[in-house]
Amino acid sequence: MAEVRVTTSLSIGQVADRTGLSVHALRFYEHEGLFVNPVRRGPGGRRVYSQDDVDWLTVCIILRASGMPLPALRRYAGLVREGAGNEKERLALLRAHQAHLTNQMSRLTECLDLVRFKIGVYEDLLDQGVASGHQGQASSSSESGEETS
Amino acid sequence: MAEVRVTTSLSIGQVADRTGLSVHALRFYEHEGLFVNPVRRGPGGRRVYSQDDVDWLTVCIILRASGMPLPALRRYAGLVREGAGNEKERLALLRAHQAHLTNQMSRLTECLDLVRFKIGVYEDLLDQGVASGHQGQASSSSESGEETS
DNA sequence: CTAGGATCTAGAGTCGGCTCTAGGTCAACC
DNA sequence: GGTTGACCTAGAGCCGACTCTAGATCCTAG
Repeated sequence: MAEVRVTTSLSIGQVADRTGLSVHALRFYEHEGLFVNPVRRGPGGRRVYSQDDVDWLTVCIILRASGMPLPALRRYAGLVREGAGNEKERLALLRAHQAHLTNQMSRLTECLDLVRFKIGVYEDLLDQGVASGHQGQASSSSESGEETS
Repeated sequence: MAEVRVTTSLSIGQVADRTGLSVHALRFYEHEGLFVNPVRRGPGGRRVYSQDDVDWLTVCIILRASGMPLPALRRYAGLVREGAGNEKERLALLRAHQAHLTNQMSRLTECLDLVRFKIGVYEDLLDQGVASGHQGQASSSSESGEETS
């Protein structure tokens, strides 16, 4: 009823379970310098993680999922590790990534437009074909073209 | 004044120029069966492309840019090559890709939220720091956490 | 006491998607 | 007639991000 676990210590397996990363990936990330704090070791040289590590990892996972390459993640981790004083650099890094993301989004939107358009074309074509009862051999046009955009 | 070039023939270099793909990539794509029509050959065994090929390639580029893997692109090309009669399969393939795209978009939106949030945090922090004139050593909190989401 | 399971290290292997190299052909220009 | 320069083929190499293997260590349970 008094002190609740102050520093939860987790094994690599537990961290793997709750982050979804493999134990291999966790060791790999450590090797690549992606952690803010140098992972502690317990008896027998085993890795001991804290909840903070898990939190940081979830940030990493999100950034990775949005296409941030490991080198950038490493730089970011490095800046955080250094401590206060480099906020401008962190901000720059994040802004660069934001720009990257908005680019990616607009490209995806473009692609989605194309896909939707083509889906529409095929839906119409199938509706017609079903209605008239015979194959629409006449429709040799269209493919490979952007048609009337 | 009469016949305007009916079938523009392009060399691999020209196609590379106007698609942005490298000549290597073009040969590679051909090897991988990504073309709808088997690329014709001119004198000396040189590849001859048509405008249709270029149009198809631009579609390919868009689909690739949205993360469609080569095998899927190959299947799509195969369906188109087969000609009319498999519209349902094409539609299914496109719908699958559409789903993939919308997923990707929502993941990116999530990431963008995180990044924007962190950018906000650092902007505030810098504003403060600049205002008070000394380093905010007190802010050891926050990093690696999602904070108040 | 031994068997199983989780962990350790170092390094090799995989996969996707190109990119590059080597060695050769061909046409055109000077 | 020699030198570019664009093209050809087959296959090797590369990069990113893991994943997997081998062989060792350690803890716990039966």
